[in-house]
Amino acid sequence: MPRKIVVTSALPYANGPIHIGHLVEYLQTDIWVRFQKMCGNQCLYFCADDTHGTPIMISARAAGITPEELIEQVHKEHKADFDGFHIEFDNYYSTHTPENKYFSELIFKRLNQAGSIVKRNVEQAYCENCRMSLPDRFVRGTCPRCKAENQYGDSCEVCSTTYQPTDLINPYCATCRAKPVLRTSEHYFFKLADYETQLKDLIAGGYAQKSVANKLDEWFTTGLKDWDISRDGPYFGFKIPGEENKFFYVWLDAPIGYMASAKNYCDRNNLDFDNLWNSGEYELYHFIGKVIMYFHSLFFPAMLIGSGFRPANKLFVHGFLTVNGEKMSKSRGTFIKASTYIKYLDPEYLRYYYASKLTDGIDDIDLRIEDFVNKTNSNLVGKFANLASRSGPMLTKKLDAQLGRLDQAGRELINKLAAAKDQIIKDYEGLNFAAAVRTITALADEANRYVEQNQPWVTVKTDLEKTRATLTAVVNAVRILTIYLKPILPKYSQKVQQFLNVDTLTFADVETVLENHKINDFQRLVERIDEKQVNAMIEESKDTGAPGPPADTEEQTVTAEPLKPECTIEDFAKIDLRIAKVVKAEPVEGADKLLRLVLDVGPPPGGQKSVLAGIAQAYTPDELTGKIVVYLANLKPRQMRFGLSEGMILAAGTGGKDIFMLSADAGAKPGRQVS
RNA sequence: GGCGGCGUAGCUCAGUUGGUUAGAGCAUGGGAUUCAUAAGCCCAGGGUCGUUGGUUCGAAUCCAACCGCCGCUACCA
Repeated sequence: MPRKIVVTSALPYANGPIHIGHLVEYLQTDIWVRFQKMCGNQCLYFCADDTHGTPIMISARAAGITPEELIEQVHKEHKADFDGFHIEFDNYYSTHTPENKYFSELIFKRLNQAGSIVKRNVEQAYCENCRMSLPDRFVRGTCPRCKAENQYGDSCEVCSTTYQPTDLINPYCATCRAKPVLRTSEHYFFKLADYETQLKDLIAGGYAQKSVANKLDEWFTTGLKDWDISRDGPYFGFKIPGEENKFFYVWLDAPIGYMASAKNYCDRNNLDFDNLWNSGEYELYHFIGKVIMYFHSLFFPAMLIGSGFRPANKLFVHGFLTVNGEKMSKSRGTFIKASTYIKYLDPEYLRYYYASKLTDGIDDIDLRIEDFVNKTNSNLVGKFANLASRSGPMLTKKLDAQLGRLDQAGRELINKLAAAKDQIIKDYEGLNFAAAVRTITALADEANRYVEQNQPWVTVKTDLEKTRATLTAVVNAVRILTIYLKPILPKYSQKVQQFLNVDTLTFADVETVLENHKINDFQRLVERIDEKQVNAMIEESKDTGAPGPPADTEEQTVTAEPLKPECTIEDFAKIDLRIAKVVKAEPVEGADKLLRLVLDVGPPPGGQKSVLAGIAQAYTPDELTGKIVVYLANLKPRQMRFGLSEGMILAAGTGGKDIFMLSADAGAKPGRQVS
């Protein structure tokens, strides 16, 4: 009896492009969905854009378009990105839809009837200039504790204190820089604590991985607090019924978007939504990242329980993506958008690489560029594709493209590969893709050894039928390996299918063999990665400082510093900026932020200058050597604890790792004046 | 500050309920080959399993302390 399964991935926020960090989740989910389908199960995959909230409203304003126009545009972009990576949703919808409005209002109404909604006054920052309430992130000011300037309204990035926006010294609106005023407003709250028992039961029943359950325990211990689910207008979202200027907080309607997407699909495909969502006939799973655990393990299930809907069977929580061991970074070029990646590289490389690293845990996974290139070329090309390439052409050229029968040795090989099926299925089912890939790779090694031992390139000269038997085994090995890899590599598998001249490749097909069968001409399955492509991709991903879409929460929002008092051209002329070349860079003993740079500032009066620069956390000496920099030449030399510094080099950023040196385009010679 | 996680070969990671000489892939060195996408095969080097102490006949695996790295800290999305 095939299972019926409904799967969702978290809804991407409609305020920025899909990047390779997002893709961890969508690829993990897509691989799992494809796996289920290949097992003969019915599996529906729903997702949508998360379209509401203040940032969307502000982005739309900034772009001079309506929020509706903005989210429609982003929806197209997101969909194109997902298609590009072969992520196959059964429905990719939006939260700004009638279905979502309906469910949001319905759930709110039922929670209200159940007595789980209360009203309470809150004090909040309001910008009279922008005429809107300001979420914490949109109020900035000086940290009340460490006095660091330009900090967010909820916490200080320097001393990591948390506080209220009202605690900030000299608070200002992040959008217009006006000073916000305090306003009292009546908000709706969801009494989360009412559902503590049900939530504990749910989690005890295996609602999430064990490590997630541990984390949740922590929250239970702290106590569940009421959740503010309303926002004052102007706000892009759904109006709360019976209110003039109050809206549902975006996080209320976002997870309900799963239901909206499913409902929309059901209506178009003649399915009964209530049955699908509520009857228990379908298993229901949410794939999410660990950042949004709180919403998916507490708020959302509590809302569902309180309004008579069924929560999911289980959450699958995964970790973040790091690149080369660090957070994705625009300056390093590792903040790679899906659309940028696709311009340079085959999406199946990334599908394979992620699969080879994904487990059922919530640990972060690391994309190491060098490892990515090696692994792709060595495994995907060298082991899998090459196996087909060393059997197909010989068969078509020398043996009429005709498979024969397996001999004893071939039978043994195929049995061995087929025997791994159950374990591989188990690993896919349990989200241990890395284990599955390890197993499959070992089987490919086995098959390659088989070719080596049977030397078809030798026997082909003397014994065609023996050779045919050997290659029949190899082709069958290719077939089984491809079946195992198919959830990960859909396009690759299609090509193999074409080569094998077969209609389907499912797990059930592992039990059969292809004998006395005509195959098609072999076409190359996948190309090696050229490191140049990767470098070009990273180069394009480097932030050039060009205005882009506002950063989402994973990158710091860049806000402008207040302008200094006006100056004249004469004032500027006092400053002598020169092009300089870094001749030598070395760490300064005893200082952890300083590097000593020896600069070539061209012919006299330039010469060589020694500068102490506080950039050691952002640059290594090696990468600086030979670099062209902009140098403030007439700065009064300063005796510092670690030596004399003769001038300074120009850089942007807030300090620490966030420092970006200015450079000049090719052709600028040391000593040239900058004006 | 509080809480959580992690620390195993150059790199990325496996190591099930503690049990024989600690594994894989990639990278490196050597060899024999050439069907194949400079792929594949064979062999080798390389780890005091973060440190210290404890439990045990026996610990990478359990406990404690310490060091280092990372994350979370909910009305941010």
